[in-house]
Amino acid sequence: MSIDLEYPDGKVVEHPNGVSGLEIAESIGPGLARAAVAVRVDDELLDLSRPINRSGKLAVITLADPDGLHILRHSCAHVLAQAVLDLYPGSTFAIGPAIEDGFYYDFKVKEPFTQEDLEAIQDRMEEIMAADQLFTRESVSTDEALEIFIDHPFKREIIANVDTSEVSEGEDVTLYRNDGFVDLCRGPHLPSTGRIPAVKLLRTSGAYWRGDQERDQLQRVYGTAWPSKKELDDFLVRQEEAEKRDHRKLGAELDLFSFPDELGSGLAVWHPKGGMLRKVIEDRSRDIHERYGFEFVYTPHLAKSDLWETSGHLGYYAENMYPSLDVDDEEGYIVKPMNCPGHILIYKSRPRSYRELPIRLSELGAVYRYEKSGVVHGLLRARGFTQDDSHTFCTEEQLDSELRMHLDFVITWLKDAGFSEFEADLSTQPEKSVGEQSRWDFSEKILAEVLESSGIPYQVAEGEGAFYGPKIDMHVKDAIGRRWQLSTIQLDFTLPERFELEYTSAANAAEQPYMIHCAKAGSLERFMGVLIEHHAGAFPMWMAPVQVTIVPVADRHIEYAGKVKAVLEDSGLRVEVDESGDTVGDKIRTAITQKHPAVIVVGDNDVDAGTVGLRLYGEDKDTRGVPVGEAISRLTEMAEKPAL
RNA sequence: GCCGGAGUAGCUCAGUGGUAGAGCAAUUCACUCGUAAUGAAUAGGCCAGGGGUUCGACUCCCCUCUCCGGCUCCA
Repeated sequence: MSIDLEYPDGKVVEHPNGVSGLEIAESIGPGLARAAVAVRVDDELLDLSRPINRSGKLAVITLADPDGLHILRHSCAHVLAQAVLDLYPGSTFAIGPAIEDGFYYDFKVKEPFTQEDLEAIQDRMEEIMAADQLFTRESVSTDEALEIFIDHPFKREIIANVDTSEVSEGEDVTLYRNDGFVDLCRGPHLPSTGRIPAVKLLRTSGAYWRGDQERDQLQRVYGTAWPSKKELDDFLVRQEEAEKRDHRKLGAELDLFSFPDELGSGLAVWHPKGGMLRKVIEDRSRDIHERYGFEFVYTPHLAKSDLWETSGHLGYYAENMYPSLDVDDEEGYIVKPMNCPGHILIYKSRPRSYRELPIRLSELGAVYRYEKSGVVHGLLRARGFTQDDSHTFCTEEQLDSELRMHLDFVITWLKDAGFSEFEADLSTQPEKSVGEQSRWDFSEKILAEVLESSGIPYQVAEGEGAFYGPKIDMHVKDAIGRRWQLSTIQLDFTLPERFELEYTSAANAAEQPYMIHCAKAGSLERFMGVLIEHHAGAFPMWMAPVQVTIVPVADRHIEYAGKVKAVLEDSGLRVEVDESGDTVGDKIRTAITQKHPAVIVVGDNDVDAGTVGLRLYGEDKDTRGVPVGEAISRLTEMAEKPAL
């Protein structure tokens, strides 16, 4: 097998497979080697900007490889920028990376893009692709680069910040050119614009330069690109499927909850079906908390503003809190954004001995946070929500085992809900924080150790911790691969200090306990939103608000349907009888649309024989003449909760 | 909060300055039906709210609210 190298000047050089990139570079001359950004091996791509793989062989990649996809998408971003600069003279461009599933590019333009603009840009991109322009790479000095991008301040800002310590003089900055377009870029790229198989612009939005809301707001154009037209189409279908799972849409369709305008943004009401689902989740939460040794407490939704002063929330969290409610001359009251201070007051209600520790207090605590108007998003980001919150007070020696227990608890809880893939973030000390540095270091270290030994994959999120301590945030992957943050385990040495918490040690000395804040579901609202999307509304039977729908064939079977309902309910099942005047087909259809796990049909034959017809969600076939007793045992088995 | 888009019947949507329409859902009647849509009739709207322009506004302009896509932020 040989490798054909294509160069921007059209030269094609043949090499045997297995030679190193360096050897190729030498054989064709150093100047060309740098210019030759990509080569082709049949339909595979190779990039000379990093030509050698681990075994010292040519690193050949295809578009289907993660690297290849990245190169494809990044090349698309260039073509996008080229199209925009062509079509909108006077506009300038900022950055345009490849991202998951696609790419974007940020521009500063006179007018925000419209849908028509997007179509015009896409058309121009198609023209550039049809022209099959070669991508060429070159290196220039910082000064040369600043001159080239004289009209593009964002590029000049990037150039000024490039780290030039590791490159040779005069080659500080690399550029990629195709046709008249030039962009600042490390590469690599496809050999030419004609190598883009399938690209589609998706949407536009505002985005801040450098992600900083104090700086310019740019116009971002998002697109997606794939190795083939078919994969692009598949992606678009997947997007549509994801839309069908949208918990806001399913919430209305399955009559679970709503967000009445009259209540205000981000405030939900739960309808009976959603209420039942929620009751099942709450019952489960209480059961498993009890199983893990937690005790239940209740705290009010309001507290004097002094309390929030002591806790530090007014200093560090004020922008997310609803302002103080002031009545006459009385001290103001604040609606709680967190449950911790309430639990702390319970701990503080009397002196504590080391023999009592750990003390684990839990509450399904409703909290209210003022979220900026643009961030509210269904159940996933509400202004009022309920945390399955707990606060564990323990000694330093108990921290390790307590943290392991909490992690185990969280994973068990998430697995029971149907999730199987987990990733953790270890969020470390933020800029605005309280407490001694040595204790921050200690806390971060112990969290890292616990995570390390758990075997759960994790990454460090620098500066993402709470103001009072570092935390482990647990993310789950849902059925279609999306990542959601749910649980959080937070280590806290600060609030015990601020509230002067103590326990008496074995040596009869006053010691300060540690606190572990933990929400297993995170918030019930977000958790249920994610559950809805994960299961696409077809919940595991133990969760389903309606587990069985009974369909009488004709009105004369309603009485028998009622009897079957009664015996099923005696076995703990949640059952509805469809007494509408619809046809059997209609009623079946309604039950399936509502994603009820089981449908029972009863007609003349069943009344006589004491049987039912049984049909399960997701199965097209039905089984007739099932004795009621057998139906009960099958259904109750299916509806069984995960073992505690 | 910022940039864009949108708000018409319970839902999905038509309606480009001359006083509002469809399908589904609902209600009623007929049909009483064996596994994904029986037929007919009826009812249903302060066209998100407020202000303005106009002889006249769902339609044009301004403000507010709410939602959607992102940015920023987050459970």
